[in-house]
Amino acid sequence: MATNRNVTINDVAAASGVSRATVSRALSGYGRINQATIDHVQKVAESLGYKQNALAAALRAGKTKTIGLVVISDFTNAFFDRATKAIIDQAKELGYRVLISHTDEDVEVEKIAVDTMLSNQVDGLILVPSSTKKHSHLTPKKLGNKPVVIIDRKLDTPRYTTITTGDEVAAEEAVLHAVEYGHSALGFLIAVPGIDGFTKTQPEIPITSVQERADGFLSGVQNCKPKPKSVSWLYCEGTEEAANAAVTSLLDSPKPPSIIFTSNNDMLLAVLKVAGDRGIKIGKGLSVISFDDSPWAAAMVPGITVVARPVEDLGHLAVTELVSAIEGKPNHRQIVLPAHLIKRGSVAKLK
Amino acid sequence: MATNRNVTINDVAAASGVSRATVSRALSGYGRINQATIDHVQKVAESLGYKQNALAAALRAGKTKTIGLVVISDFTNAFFDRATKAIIDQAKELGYRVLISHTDEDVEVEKIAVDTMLSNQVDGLILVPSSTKKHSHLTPKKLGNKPVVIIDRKLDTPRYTTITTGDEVAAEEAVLHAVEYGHSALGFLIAVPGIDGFTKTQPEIPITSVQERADGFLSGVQNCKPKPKSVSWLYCEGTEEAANAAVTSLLDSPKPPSIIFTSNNDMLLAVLKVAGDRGIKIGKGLSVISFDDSPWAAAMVPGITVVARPVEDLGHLAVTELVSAIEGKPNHRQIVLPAHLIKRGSVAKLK
DNA sequence: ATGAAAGCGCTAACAC
DNA sequence: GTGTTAGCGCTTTCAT
Repeated sequence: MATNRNVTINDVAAASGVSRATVSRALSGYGRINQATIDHVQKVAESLGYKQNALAAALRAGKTKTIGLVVISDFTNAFFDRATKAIIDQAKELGYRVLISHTDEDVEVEKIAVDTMLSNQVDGLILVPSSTKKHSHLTPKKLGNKPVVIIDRKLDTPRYTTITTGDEVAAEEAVLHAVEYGHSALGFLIAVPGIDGFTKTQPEIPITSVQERADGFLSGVQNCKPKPKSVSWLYCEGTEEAANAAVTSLLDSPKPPSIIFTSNNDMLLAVLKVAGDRGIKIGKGLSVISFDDSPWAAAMVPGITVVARPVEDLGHLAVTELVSAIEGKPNHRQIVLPAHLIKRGSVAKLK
Repeated sequence: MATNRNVTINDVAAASGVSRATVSRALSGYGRINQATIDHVQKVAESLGYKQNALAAALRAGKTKTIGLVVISDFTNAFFDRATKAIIDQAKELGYRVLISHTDEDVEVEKIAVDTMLSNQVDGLILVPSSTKKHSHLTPKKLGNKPVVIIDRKLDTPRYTTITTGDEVAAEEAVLHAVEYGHSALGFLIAVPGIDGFTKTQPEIPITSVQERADGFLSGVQNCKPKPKSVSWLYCEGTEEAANAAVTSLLDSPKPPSIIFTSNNDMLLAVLKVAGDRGIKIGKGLSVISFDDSPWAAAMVPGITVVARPVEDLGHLAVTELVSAIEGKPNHRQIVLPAHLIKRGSVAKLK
């Protein structure tokens, strides 16, 4: 494999009979320069197959036109896939590239990921921090004083622009909707990273959005008109195995719920799976409402009633805010985008 | 925002009383150097909050430990999300970062994406080319003679290591399975990028994997035991709108199919949606087999019978092959990984 | 309008 | 074992 050295600006300069400085000016289009020179240099550059070395340019210029995205989870997650796409698209729109890294909700991995981003001289960062409290590695100083936007969840010290969704209100709305439909045996399946298996008592929840969902469910229970006869809470590890076991336990309890609220799609899938295996029909024998919409939740029969979050808006806004900060208008805003209930067929009308 | 200049190797050198070269050696761990010096320099570097500038290091060293991934479609696609995850994970395993770009099946976008990768000095490329034939921008020369691995589909000139899946065989297997179950009115819904709406006559298919699926379906039709009574082919644009219209047209035809084979998940979703709206039950009134497995296809009731491709293996292997080439063992292999049918409940047993 | 020269932060010969 | 030195490819004053 003949790895012939790349064509550099020197080669172009030599071939077109001007200096490197002139080539740079011609190709980057700045400073005073003769149009004829521009044309000539461009032609030569093209014929030589010259391609700018972005590394060298960035090193010299002190900016990379790149933003770092550090998120929990990966592309198989219904929040992350759409958010990432929105972020990439909007970044491209504004002339930026995106470096992506996922942390699997692990603070140590997050630390390394952020360091890698910084080492690669990103101009700013969009973070989905893995923990509300453990963020000593996310101080402005440790982040090189670079502009930062936090999305999906909050840090307990609101230092950066933060964009979240109104999950608490939406969760409450979901409960009220179910109760209105006559449900009075309510089950809640809440995914909490960092725990083992599942538990009935609420563990420490390191993520504000999850906590908000739990809180919203709770206020729904407290504020609904006919008080529900039974309410079961289950906090569950994010694995398929634990989720299936949790659903099984819910269904096998003395007073099984007529509806299960799930805090994310993985939990929803577990409900679908276990119910399916038992021949229980969703929207009939068992109802379900989940967080986060997806094409399949909409296409299924019955369609799954979900709390839809404005993921694209969120991603779009995150980039816009970040780039605005990078380009000189720093602002520490706390933005909450509304989430809303999409009623489809997964909630049985009991009365 | 005080963008204090970053701590550089010079600062560390000054603070620890040694030369820049020694700092570099101490921190990168190469050459001959005293262990005590290493310890000292490391301590100083840490206390100063020194972080290597990856740009400068890469510029100097001539390699970035980065591979570029240019794919069609985005993260909302069931193939791409898993493939990307597998690629990132394996790359990390081997000490590489991944630059990601998606092209929406557009050759022009692909061209720019590849150029950006090259400009950023990736050490190698993994490509899902948008067209079998239009790839004059993918010659070794245009790719800077860098190692390249093609995945998911082939170029008509096999110049690079290529990893695909045995879609033709699997597609045929799917048809034989359906016929064995007594289906004799077969519908085929094949997503083809670049066409407008949908059409009955086979258009030019710019993607080998799609062509293979179509071919496999066809050989299934030709080789099955009781010949099917009716067979309808529909080639469809990849939009939700066109897909829904195509399914509707299939269902409204004089001899509607008892089973529809879909070439990807978007088409499957359309079948689910339209059938659902009409109250037709999957696995009863209408059967379906799709390409590409997903968590939701497995969790649904009935579960969707799918052709599962070894996406993780494919991603894993792609990185392994690429890194091996980057590190000096170039090889132009044509690898085909087996795809296989997962039988679930979406195919009615008619006899 | 163009060229000369300095230097972004780093590594790797080459000396000692 | 450590320092000196020369760049990697590029941009950007400062001259002319």
